[in-house]
Amino acid sequence: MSSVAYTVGKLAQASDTKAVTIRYYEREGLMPSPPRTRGGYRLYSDVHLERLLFIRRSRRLGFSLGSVKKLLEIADRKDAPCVNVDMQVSQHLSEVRERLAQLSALEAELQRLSACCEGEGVISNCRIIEALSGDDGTSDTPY
Amino acid sequence: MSSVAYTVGKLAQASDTKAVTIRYYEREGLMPSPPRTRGGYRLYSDVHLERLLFIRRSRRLGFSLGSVKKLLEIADRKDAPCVNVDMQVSQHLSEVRERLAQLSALEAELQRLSACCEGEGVISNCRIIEALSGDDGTSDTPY
DNA sequence: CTACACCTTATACTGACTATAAGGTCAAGG
DNA sequence: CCTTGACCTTATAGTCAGTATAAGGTGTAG
Repeated sequence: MSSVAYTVGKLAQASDTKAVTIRYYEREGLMPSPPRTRGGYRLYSDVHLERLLFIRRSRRLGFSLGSVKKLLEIADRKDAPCVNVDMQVSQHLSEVRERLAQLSALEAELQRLSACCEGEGVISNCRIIEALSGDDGTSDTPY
Repeated sequence: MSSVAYTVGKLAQASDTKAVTIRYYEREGLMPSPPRTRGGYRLYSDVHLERLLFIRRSRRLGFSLGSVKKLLEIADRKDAPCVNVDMQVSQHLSEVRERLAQLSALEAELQRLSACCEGEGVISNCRIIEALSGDDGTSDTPY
């Protein structure tokens, strides 16, 4: 069941991660140092794969490596209260929502900017350049 | 209105930018090297302020420094066709929209994650940790 | 036994700054 | 004129999450 051995490349393949990234996670203390062959090749097991998948999933959800580290530490202490995890996730969620709002405002402004130029003139008449030069975006009087 | 001289600190204040950032822009070729006092202090004019505000505003709209550089080069050549600017902006807009969609999906997943834990149990029963460990739910060992 | 894919480490680079250190300059007050 | 202190100068290193490169060692198939 859990006796499969992976080299770093195989683990990379199995987890859709690059080998250099796995070694980077080891340096950063997110992955444990695995046993080695006589020649020094890393040998990973399914346990390592599980942990790596945990890291990658958390990263895809936008958690920083620091947060992932905390999450892993909490996950490793099975008797720790669950509320710590919930707090991490909730905080991250509110950060994501804030970023979402900012990005949404940005999109509106870019669209406004994009719509104001027909692309037919030259720079000296370009409303986009005008807007970037001085319009703070809250006014409808250009320049 | 014209011929006002700023030290880097004054320019920083007038543009809501840090002085180190202004010097960084100079090193990166976005701001021109201004004249200096006998002692070596940079002396900026309103022309510099204009350019800096252009940069800052573009950055606020999410353009990379590389894009800002291109935008500045185009803006400096007043007879260049306007369509170049429009392309830059449109491309950036579609990138922003893509990021917006990703972030939105992320928010949904985080909310789902957050909602599944009441924060009352311990890690060994935590559904968030379970979810991060693998959505197939067959493993109860996150490590 | 050799070819070749894979592995090892160390180092430097990315973007857009930020932080720190060690020292020089300028204007004001005494 | 001298000192104080706020400001300026440069150079260097750090941030985050990897990516790129170089120079060399290992494992295995034919």
